[in-house]
Amino acid sequence: MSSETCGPERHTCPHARTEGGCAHCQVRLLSVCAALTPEELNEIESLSRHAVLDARQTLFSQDEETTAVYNVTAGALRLSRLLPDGRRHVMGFALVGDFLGLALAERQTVTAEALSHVTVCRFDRRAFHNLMVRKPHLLQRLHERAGYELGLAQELMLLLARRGAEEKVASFLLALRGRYARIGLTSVTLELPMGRQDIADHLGLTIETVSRTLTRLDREKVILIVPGGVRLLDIPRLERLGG
Amino acid sequence: MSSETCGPERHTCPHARTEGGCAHCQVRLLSVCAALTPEELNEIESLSRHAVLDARQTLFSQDEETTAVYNVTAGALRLSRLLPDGRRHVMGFALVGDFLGLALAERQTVTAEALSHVTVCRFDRRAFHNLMVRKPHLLQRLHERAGYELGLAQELMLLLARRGAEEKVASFLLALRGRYARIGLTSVTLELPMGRQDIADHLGLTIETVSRTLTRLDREKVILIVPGGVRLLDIPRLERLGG
DNA sequence: CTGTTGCCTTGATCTGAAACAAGGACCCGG
DNA sequence: CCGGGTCCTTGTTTCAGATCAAGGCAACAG
Repeated sequence: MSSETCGPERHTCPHARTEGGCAHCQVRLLSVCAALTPEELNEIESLSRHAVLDARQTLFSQDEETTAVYNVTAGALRLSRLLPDGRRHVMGFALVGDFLGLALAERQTVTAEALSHVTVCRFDRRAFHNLMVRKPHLLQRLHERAGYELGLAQELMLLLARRGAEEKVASFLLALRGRYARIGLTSVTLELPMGRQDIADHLGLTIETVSRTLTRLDREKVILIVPGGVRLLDIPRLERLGG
Repeated sequence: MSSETCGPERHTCPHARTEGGCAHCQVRLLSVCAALTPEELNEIESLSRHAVLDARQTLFSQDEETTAVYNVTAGALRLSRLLPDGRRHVMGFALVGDFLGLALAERQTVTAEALSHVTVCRFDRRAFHNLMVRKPHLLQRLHERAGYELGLAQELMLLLARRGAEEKVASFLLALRGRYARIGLTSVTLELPMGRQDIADHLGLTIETVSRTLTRLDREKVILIVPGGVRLLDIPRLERLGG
C-alpha cells in the first residue's frame, strides 16, 4: 500500500504538512487549491498529510474503498483498470497538479501506481467532503476541474477511436505536451515517465506497434527518441499526423 | 437552430413552462432537479423554458457559444464531434434525464441532434450559473452528475479500447440497457433510436461491421433484430461476449 | 404503379495491426 | 567481468475489420 508515513520527509513530522504550508505550495496554483481564501487554505492545510511514493509503488487499488483523495505535487502516476478477462487498460496518467478522487466514488475505479518518485497531498475523503460541502468556492473549483477532466476524457475517446497507430501515437504525444504546457512545463524534450507497454495499453495498441511507430517517426525525423522521452522535432507534421 | 418557441405545446404559452410546473415534472427525480427544495424548484422553474425538436433537428452545434444548458425530458439526442479531416465521432447519446452542459464550457464541444421527437428544459447559461453558485445543493448535485458522467466516459473508453467488433457491440448494447434501466425503462426490447452509422461512428467501426456483427448475434440467437431496436435474448451470453 | 431515397445487408478483396518469435541494449549486483 | 533482469526493437506470419461494390427493402412522392 501507499507509504503514508513521511519517508524521506520524515523531518517534517509529526504533522507531515507540505513544507512551509499550503500558502507556499509550489503547485497550489495548478491544483484545486488555487483560488482558495487564506482562511480556507489554513483549513485545508489542517486536513492535508504529505505522502511519498517511489516508482512502482501503489497509491490505491481498483475496487478498494476510497478513504482519501489526493493532489499530486510531484512525479507522475499510472491510472489503470483491470478487465475481468485479465487485460489491462491504462485510463490515463496523473501529472503534477492533478486531483485524484474527483468523482467522489465510494470505491476506486482505477489503480494508481507511481511511475517515478511521487509526492502527493493526502486528504481524508470524509473530511474533504465535509469541507467541500461547507465551502462552495472549493466545490465550484472541483466542479470546474471535473469539467476539464470530462473534456480530457472526450479527447481521449476521440484518440482511441482514431484509425491508425500513427494517428494515435502522434495525438498522444501532442496531448501530453499540451498537459505539460498547461502546468508550465514547456521543454523541447517531452518526458515520457511511462513505458512502451503503458502507452500501448493506453492507446489500445500492442507494445510492438508503439515501438515500431515511434521508431518510424524517429526515422522520418518527426521526433527524436531520447532516454526517458522524445524530442519533438517537427510539431506541425505531428499535428498533421494526429489530425 | 433549436425550436425554442413552444411548438406543439403552444397552449402552455406565454410562459412555456413544463405542464404543471417542475413540481410535477415526470423526469425530475431522474435529473439534476431531484433533491431540490420546493423553493429552489420554484426558482429554477422561473428560469426554465420548454423546447421541442423533431427528429434530425439540431439543438446546438459544435464550437458555437454556449447560451443555454438543457435537461432532456423526452426523446434521445446524438452528441457528435466533427474532426478536422471530416470524419465524425459520436461521443454519446443523451437520454431522458440527461443534462447537457455540465462542463459549463464557453463553447459547445459537441453537436446535439435529435434522433426522435425530443423535449428539453432550457435554462439560460448565465442565469443557471448564477443559481448554481447561490445554491450549493444544486452545485453538489451537478458535481455528482459530473462524477457519473466521468464514470460513463471511462466505460466508453474501455469500450473503444476493446479488441473485437463483437465485444464492442455487445458492450454497447449492455451499456445502453444499463442506462435505460437507471431511468426506469426495463423492457425486454432495447430501443435503438440511433442508426447503424451512428453506432459505427460511436464504436470506431464501419457501418458494415456493425451490421454484420448484429446479424451474426441475431443468427446465433443472442439478440433478435426488430424494427427500431433489438430484443436481448441471451443476456448472460452477451455479457460474456462484452467482457 | 414506378421511380427515388435512405437505410441496411451481403459478398469479395485488401490492408494494417496483432501475434509469435527472437535478438539487442542497458542496468544492477555480485 | 559476468549473469540475470527488464525494457525495447526488429522480422515474419496471420487474421479481423476496412474498403470497395452491389443489391435488398420499406417509405414516400409523383
